[in-house]
Amino acid sequence: MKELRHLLKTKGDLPLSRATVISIMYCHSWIKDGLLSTLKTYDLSIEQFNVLRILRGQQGTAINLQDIQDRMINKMSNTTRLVDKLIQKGYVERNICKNNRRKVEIFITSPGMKLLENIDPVIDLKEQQLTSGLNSKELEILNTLLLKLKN
Amino acid sequence: MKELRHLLKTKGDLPLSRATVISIMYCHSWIKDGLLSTLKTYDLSIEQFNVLRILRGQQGTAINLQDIQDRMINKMSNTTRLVDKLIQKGYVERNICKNNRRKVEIFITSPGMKLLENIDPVIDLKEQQLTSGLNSKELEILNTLLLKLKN
DNA sequence: TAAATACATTTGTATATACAATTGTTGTAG
DNA sequence: CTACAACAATTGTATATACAAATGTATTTA
Repeated sequence: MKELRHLLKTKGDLPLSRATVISIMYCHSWIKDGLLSTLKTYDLSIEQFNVLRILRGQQGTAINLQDIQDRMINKMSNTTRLVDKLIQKGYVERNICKNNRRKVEIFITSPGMKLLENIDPVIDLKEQQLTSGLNSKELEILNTLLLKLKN
Repeated sequence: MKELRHLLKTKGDLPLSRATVISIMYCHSWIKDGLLSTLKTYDLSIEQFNVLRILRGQQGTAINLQDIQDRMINKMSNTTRLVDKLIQKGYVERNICKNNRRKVEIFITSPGMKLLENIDPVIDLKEQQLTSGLNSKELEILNTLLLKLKN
């Protein structure tokens, strides 16, 4: 808590709930910047990268926009345009769904797969660096607490 | 970890480093949305709210743009325009610094102070709700681990 | 089966953010 | 004291995000 007050340059006391909220914000900002600096090499935003990984997780089967949105970390409001960007770059394709012409089928292309294969080890390393301040036991606890907080 | 895999709808195993990164992302997204839904009532973004609190922390003395930026949680790239918005709304004022005409002095107005006084209890309550999934001891540990992670 | 409703995505518009280039000011080396 | 570098903020441009309205399709119901 002293560290956090120092970070915020404040003297007043912080309620534990506020301190926690702020700590999560700081931590997220730091991690986001780290990941982004890596992804920038590949001209991808974090959201674009996440969508590519969701599509890869489909193992070839197509997925529609809503299902993508449901699985995204940030429930952002314009997945159409995010997918547009990935199409422009040639990493995904989009077809109108035959069974239900309101829906679209989206799937990752082989250039998209190849890109992910290139990025995978780099991001793995980055994630390890970003979490190297804690040992395995501590990371387990952190994970558990974060998941418990939200549920 | 099982919960996280379920959340991500993935079967493959997650390295602990990646799981932690993703947990922080999820948690942040959830907290951000919660705070934003409260602040929307007052037509403020989270960043605008944070800047107002930074200015209040100055206790009347002015502060320049760079110092604001240093204290912000997200190191965003356009504090000028963020402050412009707050000026438009009448919550802050900006003067050119006498000693160094390159700098600007920014301070909170009394309508700005009044707004914060109104928001304070509402945000306090919201933060307590958002962290109610963990008890005090757990929150302490979570805080400690988050701070340690980044340093 | 025609009209109304719900659904899935797209488009329009406003605001927010990222980054580079520019403006105006100050400090400093020759 | 002039030229040059460093500094602090602003502006321009591109992209990202949020939200509402619109489009086109499918389903329900009267």
